[in-house]
Amino acid sequence: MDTTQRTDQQRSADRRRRELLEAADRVVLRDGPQASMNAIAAEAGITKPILYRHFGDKGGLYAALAMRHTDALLASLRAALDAPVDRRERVESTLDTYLAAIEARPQVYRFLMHPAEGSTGGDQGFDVGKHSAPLLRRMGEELAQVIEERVDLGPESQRLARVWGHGIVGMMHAAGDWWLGERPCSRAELVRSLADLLWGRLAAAGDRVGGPGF
Amino acid sequence: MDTTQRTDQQRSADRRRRELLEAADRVVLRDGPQASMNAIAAEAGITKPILYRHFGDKGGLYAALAMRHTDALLASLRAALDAPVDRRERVESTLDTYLAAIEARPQVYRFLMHPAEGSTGGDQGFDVGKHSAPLLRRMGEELAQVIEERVDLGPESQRLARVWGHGIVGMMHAAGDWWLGERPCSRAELVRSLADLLWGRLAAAGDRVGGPGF
DNA sequence: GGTGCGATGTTACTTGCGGTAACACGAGTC
DNA sequence: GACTCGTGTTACCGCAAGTAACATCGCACC
Repeated sequence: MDTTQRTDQQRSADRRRRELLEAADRVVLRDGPQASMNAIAAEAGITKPILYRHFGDKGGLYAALAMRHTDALLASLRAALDAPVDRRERVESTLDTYLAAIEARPQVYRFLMHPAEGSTGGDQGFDVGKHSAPLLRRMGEELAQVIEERVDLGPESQRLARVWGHGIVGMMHAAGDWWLGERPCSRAELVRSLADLLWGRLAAAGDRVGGPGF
Repeated sequence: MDTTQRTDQQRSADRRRRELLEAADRVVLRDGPQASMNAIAAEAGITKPILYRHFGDKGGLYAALAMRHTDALLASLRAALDAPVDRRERVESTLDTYLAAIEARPQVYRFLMHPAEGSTGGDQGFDVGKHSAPLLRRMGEELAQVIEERVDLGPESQRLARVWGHGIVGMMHAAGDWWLGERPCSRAELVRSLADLLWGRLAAAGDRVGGPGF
C-alpha cells in the first residue's frame, strides 16, 4: 500500500537521521564545535551531500544536534526543579545538576553554547539580541515558568518571573563557565555560594571597615 | 639619533594601527562580527597583508578591537561602581550603565560577546571552559574585586566575591541579552527586577497557593 | 651621490570549508 | 523492459584566511 510504503520510508529515513546525528555527535565530542561537515560525513561513512539532504545546511545539523542535548539536559533540570523539597534545596540541587552536566561533558557543553558561529554568508539579517545559545534561552524560559507557577510574586509576577528566569540561568552559566576554566573550588562550594547570592546575602552583608567613601 | 628614529617609527606605526582599528570598527559596526579581512582592508584603503603584518591574524585584530571597547565599557562601569551612594543604588546604576551601553550599540555588543569563533584551523587546543567572551571574564573579575574590597563577607570572602562577581555579571548579561531581543519591559523595570533578585526577594517570597506538592 | 636596508605596499597564490550540480546505481512499479 | 525515486558518489564553485614574492619609497651610511 501507499501508506505503509511511506511509513517504511519515513522510518528508514528517521533511523538514518539518528545514525547521522550519532556520528556527528562523536565528531563534535572529539573535535569541538568546529567539526567540519567533511569530518562528520567521513565518520558516518558517507559523503557530504547526504548530510545536506538530511539537514539542509550546517546550521540545520547543529540545531538538530543541539536539540538532542538540550532536551536531555532540560529533562534533568526539570527533575531537579520538581523534587518535593524546600525551595533552597531545590535551587541548590538544580544548580548542582547543571554544573555536574557541564563538568561531565565539557565539549558538549561548549558546543551547545557556541553553536553555529562561523561559516560564510548566511545570517546577513544580523539578528541583534537573541545571539546567545538556544540552550540558554530555553533554560531561561523554563525556569521562568517554574518560578511563576510556584512563587507568589504579587502583581508583576509574570514579568519578574521571566526576568529572574533568564537572570538566574545566566548567573549559573557564567559562574559555571568560569568555574570550569579555573576550578577555584569544589562544585558543592560553588553551589552554596550561588545559592547564598540568590538568598540575598549580598544585601545582608555589612560594609567592610575602612572601605572607600562610606 | 637612534632613539628618536625609533620613537618616530613607533609613533607612526601606532597611528597607523589606530587608523586601521577605526576602519575595522566601522566595518564591524556595519557587517557584524563576520566582517571579512578583505572588507576591513578595503575600508582602510589598503590590502590584507598589511592587516596581517599589524595584527598577526584575525584573532589578533579582533582582540585588539575588543580591548578598546571593553576598556571603554569597563571604565563606565567602574564609574558607576565608584559612585558614593548606598549599595542598592550603586548596583542599580551599574546594571543600568551596562544595559544602556548594550542598548546603544548592539552590534558592538554582539561583537564583544562572540569575538573570533569561526575561521579555519587555529585553536586545536580546544580550550574547554573559558570559552566565553573576554569581556565577561574581565567584568566578572572587576566586579569580584570591588565586592571583595567593599563588602564584608567573613572568612570565605575571597572565594565568595569571585563567584558572585562572575555570577552577577552573567545574570546581567543573560538578562540583558534576552531583554534586547524581546524588549518585554523598560530598562528601568529590568534594572529594578534584577536588583530585587539580588536583594533576596526570591528567598523572601511566599509559595503560591495551590502549588504542586507544597 | 650611489648604496644597502627596512618599512610599507601590492599582486597572486594556496589551502580549506560550506554548499551544490551532475551523474550513477539499485529496487520496486506498470 | 522503461520509469522513477531514493541513495550515493565525484567533481566542482565561491569565498575567506593566511602567505610568498615582488615593487617602492625614505633614509642613514660611506
